[in-house]
Amino acid sequence: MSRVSTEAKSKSHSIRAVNALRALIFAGELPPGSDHLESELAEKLGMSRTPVREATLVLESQGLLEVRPRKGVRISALSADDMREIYEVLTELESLAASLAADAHYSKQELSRLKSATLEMEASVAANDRESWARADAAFHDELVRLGGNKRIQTIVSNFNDQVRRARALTLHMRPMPQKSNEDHRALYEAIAKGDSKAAREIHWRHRTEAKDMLINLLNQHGLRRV
Amino acid sequence: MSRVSTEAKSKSHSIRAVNALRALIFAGELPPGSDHLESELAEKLGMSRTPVREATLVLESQGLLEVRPRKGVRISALSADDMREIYEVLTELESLAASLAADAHYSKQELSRLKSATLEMEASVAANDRESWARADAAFHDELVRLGGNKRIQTIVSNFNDQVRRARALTLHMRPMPQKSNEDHRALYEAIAKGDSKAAREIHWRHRTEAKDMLINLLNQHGLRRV
DNA sequence: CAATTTTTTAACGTATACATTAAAATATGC
DNA sequence: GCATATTTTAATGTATACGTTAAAAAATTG
Repeated sequence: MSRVSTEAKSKSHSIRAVNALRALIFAGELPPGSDHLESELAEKLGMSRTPVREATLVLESQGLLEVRPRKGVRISALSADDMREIYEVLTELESLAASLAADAHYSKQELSRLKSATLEMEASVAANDRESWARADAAFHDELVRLGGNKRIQTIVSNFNDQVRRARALTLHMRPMPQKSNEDHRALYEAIAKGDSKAAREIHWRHRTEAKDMLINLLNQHGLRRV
Repeated sequence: MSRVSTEAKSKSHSIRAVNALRALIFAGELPPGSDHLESELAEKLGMSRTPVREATLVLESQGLLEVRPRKGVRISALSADDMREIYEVLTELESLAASLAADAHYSKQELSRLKSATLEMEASVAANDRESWARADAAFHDELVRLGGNKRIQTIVSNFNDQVRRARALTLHMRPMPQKSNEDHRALYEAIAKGDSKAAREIHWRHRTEAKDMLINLLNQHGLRRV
């Protein structure tokens, strides 16, 4: 029997509820700021309230929604200020990860995924393909954090990336092609390969800070108060 | 009717379960590494499994325990490496908070709690009272993070402080009286009062890094593999 | 007797019934 | 008509029954 690609099998309803709700949130079917009763969600997911309640607790801890007794769960909507807070943390922790990665003195071999992500980004820019660039950019950042070797950082960064996912998607097509960004990635790669942790940290810190400023400006310019 | 100090009233069982389990963990009644069935915990807390299950999900997301189906929940036990990871994040985020606090240019008035915490710490050291010093130290760090003004940092730092609580308590009486530490706090206060964010960041970074090294060394010296 | 299979057990996962309670709707008093 | 008190409603919070399934125990087999 062949395994279906949608991975929907065998896991508990509770886990499926977490995945399904995440997917619905990311797809915008549960829009930021909207309220939903447990019973509605349970019906939508074809299960009882029990696993849905458990899922909402998990998602609340990840900042994707807020459980508001008797008012339903509210899908998180981030203000520009929330965005600033999240990016401050992302900037700081990813920069630390970059510094740790440099200190680890990885071999070229071990840095190959980081390298290939930079190449993909450059190809995407050349091809004027934003979606493909965004995927490679995400891969680069994930790999960077992984190379940092700190599981706690990985968890926090992953959660916060989820929270700003929609904002990134919204602004992807408003921004200029990420020319400068690619130069940063290349420089960061070099710093890590050389084991220069101070440079790695600084390059990434500046990189993320600029990304934060651009994102917030774009959201403001386009009147997106909460996303 | 007078409100009893134990705050046990009126909240939901689920919330009480979270608080009660946290208290039991901090008190060492649910020791690190120990396993507990949902049904045991439910009986101990005088409620059904339902709110206990919800509580364990919350506490799992805060890193205080791990839900292991059919093997009970396991109370988290941190290795030296876990400790390093947590302290790396704490160091980084508290240093950022210190820097943000300095940039906020608070008035002496607004910094009064920070100041009074430093005075308490100095008095405690003079009186050779470690417990009192630890309380003031915690108050100082809490206030520092609060002054940073980033709610996400506050949440993360609070969770991680909970996770290393036991380790701190264990080592409190193994360490020398925190003479140097107090000098750091005073210097940090001055940097924040002056609005010198770079200095604030560096002072705190070094302070926390030293604290981390001391903690890990103490745990190793005393053969505490997991706490 | 060791390895494997089968059976049993017990802990969890889920649905559901019901209790609780905040919010909404209605009634009451002025 | 407005403010307050009461009733009603409905969503959540909790207990519980039961199905599911991993792990343990027992039986079987070579």
